[in-house]
Amino acid sequence: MANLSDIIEDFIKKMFDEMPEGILEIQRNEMANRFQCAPSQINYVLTTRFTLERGYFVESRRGGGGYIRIKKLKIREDEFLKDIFEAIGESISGSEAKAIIERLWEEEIITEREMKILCAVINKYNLPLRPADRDVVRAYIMKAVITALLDHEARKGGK
Amino acid sequence: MANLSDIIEDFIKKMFDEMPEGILEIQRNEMANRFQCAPSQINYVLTTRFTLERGYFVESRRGGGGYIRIKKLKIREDEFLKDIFEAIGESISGSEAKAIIERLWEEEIITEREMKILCAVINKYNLPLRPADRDVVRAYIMKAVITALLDHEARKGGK
DNA sequence: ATAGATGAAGGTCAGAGAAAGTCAAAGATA
DNA sequence: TATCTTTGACTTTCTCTGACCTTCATCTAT
Repeated sequence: MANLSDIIEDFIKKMFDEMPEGILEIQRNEMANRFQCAPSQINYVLTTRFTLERGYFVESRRGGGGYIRIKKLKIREDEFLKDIFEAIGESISGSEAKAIIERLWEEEIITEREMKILCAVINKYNLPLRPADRDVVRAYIMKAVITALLDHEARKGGK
Repeated sequence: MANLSDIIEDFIKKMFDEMPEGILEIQRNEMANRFQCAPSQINYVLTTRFTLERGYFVESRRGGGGYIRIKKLKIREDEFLKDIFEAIGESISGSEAKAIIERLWEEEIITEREMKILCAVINKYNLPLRPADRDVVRAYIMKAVITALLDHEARKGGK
């Protein structure tokens, strides 16, 4: 974990542990100062790691007394799976797919074991195809997984 | 013997002696530099020597702070794994794969839900490729699944 | 009171830099 | 000859920064 962005990401996520409300406020400059980086790197971390797809909502205010507020979103399982299905599209990269799988685990929709299995399946080294084909196949696989999860849930819920 | 790829292979394998967790991170350029070879030769070594069949799992990340992570699987001498790998081979049809997955469920190695997810993943409608490629990709997927599964259990139980 | 000035936030974006990945072709070797 | 190794030119992905822009609260002079 050599890069700063990962460290800042972890730091922010740890802050959430002390915020049972799931709402956090930070100051951009204070953050940049703490990590000795350019203020814009904080935006970079936010836009790459605290996105809607990853379950966060960010808002902010400029000027004196400004802030950046990060909210951890609460989900409804069925809607959530449908949204993910829509978001996958025709083609998906390994890192995007991994983020989705990790999110499914964080939301306790899949077990740790299922997460590991799925990460292995979508891994580049385990899909011996040309990059473009690989991303397409990966999208199909992900959608198949989501569909199976939805189906499994429906059968369980509806008797 | 004594070609560079073999030497790099040995070197990496020795590095595992100091990693009791069986997880190693290397830098591609640093490696290439150490052995005075083209960086892409490191990929060659990884894809020919550190395969699932040989008991390794590889993942990586690009960009600043990038890395290549090699996991030495905990279950390399497992007879059961060897049998299944042999059954899968280089290429496997949908129905053969399905039979193996159902067998795993009957043996209570995987849950019902995992069975459903996996059957969806290996289904031909979810692998949009020419039949020959599809069977090869399916074989990789099956091996990745079995490997991830057994490794997860081995790490959980054995340590 | 109020327009304008000031300073204190945060936002944007393009570009440089840092890795790793791909693939075809050339070179060895058995 | 067939397979395995090695290379290098090109690509893609991810990180980090700095210059410049926008927004907001408050202070100041009228």
